[in-house]
Amino acid sequence: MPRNKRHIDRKEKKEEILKAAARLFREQGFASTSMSQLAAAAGVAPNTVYWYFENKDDVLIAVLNNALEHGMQALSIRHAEPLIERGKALLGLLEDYGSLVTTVHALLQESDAIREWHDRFHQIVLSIMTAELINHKIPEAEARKDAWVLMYVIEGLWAHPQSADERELILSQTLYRIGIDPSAPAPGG
Amino acid sequence: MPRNKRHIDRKEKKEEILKAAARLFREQGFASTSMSQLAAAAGVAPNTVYWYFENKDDVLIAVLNNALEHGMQALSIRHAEPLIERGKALLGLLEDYGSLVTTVHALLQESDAIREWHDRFHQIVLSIMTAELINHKIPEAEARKDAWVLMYVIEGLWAHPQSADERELILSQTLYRIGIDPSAPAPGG
DNA sequence: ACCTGAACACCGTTCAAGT
DNA sequence: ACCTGAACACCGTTCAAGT
Repeated sequence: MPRNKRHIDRKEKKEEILKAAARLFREQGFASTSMSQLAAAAGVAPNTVYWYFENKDDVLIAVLNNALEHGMQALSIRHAEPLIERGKALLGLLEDYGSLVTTVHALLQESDAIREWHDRFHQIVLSIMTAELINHKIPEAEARKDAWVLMYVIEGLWAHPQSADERELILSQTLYRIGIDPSAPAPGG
Repeated sequence: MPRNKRHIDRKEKKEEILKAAARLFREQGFASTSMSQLAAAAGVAPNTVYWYFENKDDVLIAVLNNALEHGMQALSIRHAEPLIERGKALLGLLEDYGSLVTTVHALLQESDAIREWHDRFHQIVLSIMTAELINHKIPEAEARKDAWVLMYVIEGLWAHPQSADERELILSQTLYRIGIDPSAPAPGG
């Protein structure tokens, strides 16, 4: 009897491929992971992946969506902690997916699907950060602009390998310049 | 008589390939430009490029070095203008090479040569910005940290297509938060 | 519906051969 | 020293064929 017919349903099999993809993309990078390698890791023939995903970019987007969901959940649990702690935690989470930021940016010009995901991601992050800053008593008009600054700094820290000490220094300097005491507990919580 | 023997010396020919590469990389991106296409644009056989450059990454590094030199020169001419104007001018220059930032970041893990270039680039930009901030009366210890913030914001603005208005808004907000009046003329000059 | 082997058109790079 | 045609080992993707 064939291995994967009816034994595993579509959703489960897709999840399996996705799990292998997440691991390989993180370990070796997106470009260095071939569809053949991904298929082998998931235990299928190279072209079978195309039955579950449109193309390689589509696999990436699915991996990114999983990571985003996981990250937002992990962050919401820490809602009562000081902003600097939450920022450090966020960077810790992102670290695992460090290479994927630049992968997304690199594909931005070539893939409409990637660009859509990227724009949506920015919108989400910006609105979360704006709300966070307003919660810390920054006027809304300022908070909107500061959120961009904060997002770009986090993206920079994300994309560049740096020691944890350096990262904390730059992150807390940014918060300090915006006018937030990094170690103060979250207000209004 | 063969076309390119002794008619053009090594340096000139290399420059020709480099010029074609700069144009193609900017217009279509690094990944989408094949060595064959580059060779065709320079009027040689695909493998001839390898006589002038070690590999494709090596071509990129040469293009980047040219751009860096050109950019630093253009910026030094404007040394007397207000910081916001110089920042906008810098972003204008970078715009032409927008896709190459992310290309560099994407190649960071895979290529030692690219990583070396990238680290050197950051050192240069950081020291220029630190000096600039010190010149604007920011204490040195603060200036070092602020330079990172400023660099990451500029990199973010560089990598993400945005309207000129939005860019100016975010850039001047950053300078404002650091404690600099963006429109004040350069002091001490 | 699910999966595959074989092929397609590409890619960056190498190598032996020419001048 | 300079340049090339032909080949190498890859790549993402497609297609006809199997169950």
